[in-house]
Amino acid sequence: MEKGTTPITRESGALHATAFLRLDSSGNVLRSPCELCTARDYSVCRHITGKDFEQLFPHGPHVQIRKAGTTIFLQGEPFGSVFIVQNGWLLVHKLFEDGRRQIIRFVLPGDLIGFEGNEVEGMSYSAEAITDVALCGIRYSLFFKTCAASPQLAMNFATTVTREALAAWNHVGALGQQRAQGRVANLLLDLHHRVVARCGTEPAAIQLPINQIHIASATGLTSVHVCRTLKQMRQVGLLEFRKGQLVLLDTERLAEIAQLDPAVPLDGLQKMN
Amino acid sequence: MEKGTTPITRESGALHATAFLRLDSSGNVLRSPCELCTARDYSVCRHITGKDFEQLFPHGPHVQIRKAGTTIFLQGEPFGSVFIVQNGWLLVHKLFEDGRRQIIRFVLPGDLIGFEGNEVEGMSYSAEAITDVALCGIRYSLFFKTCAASPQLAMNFATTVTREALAAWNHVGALGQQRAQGRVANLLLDLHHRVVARCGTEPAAIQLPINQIHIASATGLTSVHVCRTLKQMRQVGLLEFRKGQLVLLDTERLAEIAQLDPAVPLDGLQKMN
DNA sequence: CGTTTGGTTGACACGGGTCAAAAGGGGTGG
DNA sequence: CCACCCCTTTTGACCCGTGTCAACCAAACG
Repeated sequence: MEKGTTPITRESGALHATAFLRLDSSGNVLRSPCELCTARDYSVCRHITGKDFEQLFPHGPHVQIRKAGTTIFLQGEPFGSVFIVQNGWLLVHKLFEDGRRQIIRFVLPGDLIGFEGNEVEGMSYSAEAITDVALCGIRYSLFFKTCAASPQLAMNFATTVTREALAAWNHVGALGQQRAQGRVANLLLDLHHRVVARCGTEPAAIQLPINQIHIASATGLTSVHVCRTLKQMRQVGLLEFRKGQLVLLDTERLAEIAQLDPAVPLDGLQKMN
Repeated sequence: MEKGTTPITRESGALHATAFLRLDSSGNVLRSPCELCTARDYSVCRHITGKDFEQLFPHGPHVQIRKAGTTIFLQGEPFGSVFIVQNGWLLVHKLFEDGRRQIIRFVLPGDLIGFEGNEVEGMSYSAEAITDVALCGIRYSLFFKTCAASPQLAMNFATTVTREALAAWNHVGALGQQRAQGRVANLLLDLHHRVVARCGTEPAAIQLPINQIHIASATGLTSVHVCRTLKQMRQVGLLEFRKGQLVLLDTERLAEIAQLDPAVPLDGLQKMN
């Protein structure tokens, strides 16, 4: 996480800010620093707000630290706690019989995790810490009770989940209709946006704690093919990605490949293997 | 929609009932007929409950009818109304530049539709009526206000959205890790469950108002290949699907193919082209 | 140092896409 | 009743993107 020095006004920040814009009585956007992550403006954060946070933990937050690689919950387990991530990255994935896995989403500081299931069937997915993480947990029963007593918290929860659903639907679109470059572009752009929204500046390079294997299981490709795809994208000057360091070189074109239709050859981009 | 005559106790019903189970003061499950669809027991329905419904429409529901094929909203449009589907099927899809589309989800009676976007960016997806539909709409602003005043409604909304997110993540898993048979099995089993949950009995054949082209754009395959895949599945006795009439012949094996790992050859199922 | 883990590359196989054509309805108008 | 059209399903031939397998390399690590 990097510290911000200027207020966030770029669209990359606004992308995720939308759902948390708060208006004061005269209709102006309320801005205040976030208590949960380092963002200067909590409207850019992707999480239940600091106020909700106080409500959930009236006697102060109960933070727990987990080492990188730790399993937070396993699919099939009983429905337990909801966590707010204070620090570090996690991933949620679905495990298959033969050991393959589909990464469902990456979870960044400020995000909520642990609602991936229900009381009857238990957790539908597993979660794992990618880096060391600091989690702020609350029993689901208490969380639910607190929500039921506070429409504001309940609506913030609903908004958070809606945002996750939108992200998931986007993911469905990418996996269903796009080829390797499009899927990778989608993922990296999304992560880039989410990371940049947390720093005040737009750094040339950002650090992602993931490797090609992560990219592979998130995009439904093999790591071998992710390697080839990244090579292509590097060669045509789209981006750099080495040791988790990501540099977007041609954001325009990347956005085209990600949002529009990458299956139609974009004049000479393809075929450079 | 068919009328139920017996209380729903099968697991196929229970699958979707989980989130709406209500307990009375002594912890027993509350059961009552649903005012929205024909289910005998509203705990099996996938929608905001009848009580919420009254809250949303204190002067009676404002039902509107739309013809099959009608667009309900288009991606990019301003964020408008939330609808509860009373009758008929809809689909939500993402449109791509070249006319291809990814079906994000099918929407059945009792489901909520219209929250696929936010106030700032507008709708992220388009929705279209597959059959003639009856929709019960409410302006998003009013819906939001009502939710903010009622934690119960807000939580039911959150629960509804959570269920959609879980379905979406499942969809991601299928598109990312499964081959044609697995994707088709996933889709058809899901639709079968949802339809059967609405009738009291388990009919041998159910009617789906979709064709192979729908299946194709929901699974990320071409309609040509869906045809081939259905042929394979028919030939090995997994299911029948003709003119929208679906018969599951080997639910066990279908569930294996759908839930477990269909990329690993299941002794002799594959290769029958 | 050897060991492990992740990245890179090449050869080859195969699932599914693409293109094209034909076969079946179902509807409509003559 | 037939002719015609439109739309969906079906089938075949062929191609290409991606998976698979295997080898090798570089960096990190004990």
